[in-house]
Amino acid sequence: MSLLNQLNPVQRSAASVVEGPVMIVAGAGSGKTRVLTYRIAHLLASGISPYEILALTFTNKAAKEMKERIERLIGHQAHQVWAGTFHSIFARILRQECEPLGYTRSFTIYDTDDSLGVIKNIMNGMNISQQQFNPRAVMSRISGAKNQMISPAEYANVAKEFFEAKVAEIYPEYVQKLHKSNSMDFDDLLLKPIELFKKNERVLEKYQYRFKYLLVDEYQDTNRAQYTLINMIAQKFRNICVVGDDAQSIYAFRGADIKNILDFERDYPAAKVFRLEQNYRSTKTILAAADSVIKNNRNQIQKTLWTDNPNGEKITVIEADDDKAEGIQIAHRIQENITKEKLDLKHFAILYRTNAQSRSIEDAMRRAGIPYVIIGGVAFYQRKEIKDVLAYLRLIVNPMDEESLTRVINYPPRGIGDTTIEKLIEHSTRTNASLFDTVKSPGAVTTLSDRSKNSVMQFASMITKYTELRSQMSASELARAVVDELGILRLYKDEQTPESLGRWENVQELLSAITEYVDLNKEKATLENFLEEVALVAAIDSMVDEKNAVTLMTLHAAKGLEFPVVFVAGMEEGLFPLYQVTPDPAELEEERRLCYVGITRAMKKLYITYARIRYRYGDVTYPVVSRFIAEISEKLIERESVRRPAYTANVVSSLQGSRERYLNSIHQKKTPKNDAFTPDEEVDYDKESQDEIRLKVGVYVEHEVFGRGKVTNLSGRGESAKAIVNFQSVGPKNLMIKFARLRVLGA
DNA sequence: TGGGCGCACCTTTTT
DNA sequence: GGTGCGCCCA
Repeated sequence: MSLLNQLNPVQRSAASVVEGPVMIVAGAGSGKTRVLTYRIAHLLASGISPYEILALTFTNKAAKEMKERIERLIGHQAHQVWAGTFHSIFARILRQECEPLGYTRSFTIYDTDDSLGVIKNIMNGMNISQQQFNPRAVMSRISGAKNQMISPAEYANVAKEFFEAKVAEIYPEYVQKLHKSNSMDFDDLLLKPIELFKKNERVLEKYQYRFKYLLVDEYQDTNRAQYTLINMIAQKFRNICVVGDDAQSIYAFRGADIKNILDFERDYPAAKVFRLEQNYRSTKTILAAADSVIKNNRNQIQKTLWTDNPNGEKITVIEADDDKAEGIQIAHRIQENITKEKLDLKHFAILYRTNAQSRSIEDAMRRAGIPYVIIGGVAFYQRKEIKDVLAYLRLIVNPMDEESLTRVINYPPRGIGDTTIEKLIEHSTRTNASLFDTVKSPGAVTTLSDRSKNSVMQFASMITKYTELRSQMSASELARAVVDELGILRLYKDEQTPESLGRWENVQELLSAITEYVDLNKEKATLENFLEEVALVAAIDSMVDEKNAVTLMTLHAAKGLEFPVVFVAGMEEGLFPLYQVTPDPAELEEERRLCYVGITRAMKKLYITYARIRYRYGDVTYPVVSRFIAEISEKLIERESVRRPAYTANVVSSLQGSRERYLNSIHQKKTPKNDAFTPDEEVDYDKESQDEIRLKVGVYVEHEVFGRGKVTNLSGRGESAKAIVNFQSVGPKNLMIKFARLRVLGA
């Protein structure tokens, strides 16, 4: 029991209840991970086999850290505990159990890009305009339906609007296509186990007995499917421990349902509930700021976080001229802190709402010579050249993978053009064969020229060759052989442009990554396992703690982390909180929770920055300060304004100030962000054509394809003037006024 | 069939 | 400001 002595009384009780349902409501910085690790260690110490414990975390990084900490407490048994993300754990289970569902064990995992490709293909095949129906929007609707476990048939029944009706046509095709490709998307990794458990009681029982003790981290971010899955497994023994904080629920956009945590006591009436309210991380000032922001949310569990930590410094709010100056200010403060406070680079984090914001900050860091690491952004495994090579490897493992097949059948170019591919697809659909089978024997496709048939055949035999070689070669040897045979590296080297050389490097890096994987995992290092791991890595998983550098990442990625000094950048209306026109109340509450997460990452010192001018999509915008800053009590803040003298001339009214600057910048375009700028708009447009004069925010217009809609935003001038119109049929669209031929209907 | 060029859309956040 | 897609020409 000495194990639990290092916990406070509430933590200790939460960690020591072995049997029955437990909910731990853990405020930010209250030692949640600590309780989870001690709890598992305690289970093991009580004689429970590590094989009976399943811990579900939100990232692989969290799982890995947890295992390491358990190991330190209790030794090597820790490695036998199953700990991982929902997706990786259930992918692993599916590899064993998927055959009754009509998949082979070498099924491919499709990432978002792959799914989008499938949807685009389907839409093309069905002659659905991608202009009119954004494939991304279609994908997100389908994923949303899947997250809520709505089948294609059910979706068709509830689909009401025009757009939903189209999605209802695409959805079943999409499901079929993935199945035919022996592939699963991220949502399937959760849905298929549910399907399996429903279909086969014995399999469910097997896992209920296998995992007698369940632990779920970040419970507030589970979606309907995850919720169902957990509860199916927990049903038998009801030894389920969930940990979460409703105030930190930030994934509603991908189907997370805050109700899952709010309703836990209803689901498990016998549940013991523990509240961890002592914060060990932050100063009183930081905690008070976080609290003053979050209390503006109506929907939340009442709780009071407190701390014994000192008051600490005030929060510094910095106003910068523009995004560039914002970056420079941050760099400057980091240097200042390092010399004055004797801090290391790794003690700093810069958090922002969107990945696009990283560029101006990166520039400033580079200029100031501050080493930094950036988490996320365009991930390595999403890059085109990497996806190309991976597509070959996936195809070798799973020849039914149509998305990979069509991706590489003519890459590098080998004389198989769109027409040929179309003929092959047409033939495979008609004969009900897999596309790869058709590719293997193109002789049957009578419309093909002999030359095309030849190229197709050669391609097929190359893939088959490697499929057979797979048993004799390691994953790394195979990957190397494929890349060599394709001449991909030479292709990039010959091109001699900076981009192609970058790609050359990336492919080399991929090959080393596979080699490293093989060395590390020995005989378990199959190509399948490598591909699965690659498909399920989160950006944050690649974060290395040892590296001494400033960390740049999105607020989402920062969840669960802490840093002595934190910068939250881009605190502007429309950016953070992020929204297009006006935020809906539920979205605004989620943004606010995200802000809460950001603030509570800071241990000692928090900086909040915003810019008066921000460049977005190459347009100039004049944002208004974020409401979140106003929500922090003024007594916790010290404000600093760092502006160039030229810009401080007129500060009587921000409206006038920005107008003056606007007029001074001759050919700059301008994007009005809110009503405060309406007076400018009419001046901006008065030299334009008839329609543009009458085109104002709030006016109704008609478009020949999209129908009726309301103008929600205007930007740019003259030739490049744009309007965002919220159409009744298809939602918001950004249109070039010059081409859109909008008919103004009136207010 | 393939490469080059210009245009549209884009940016939320992620497994 | 970047990228991906579609169109046009060799």
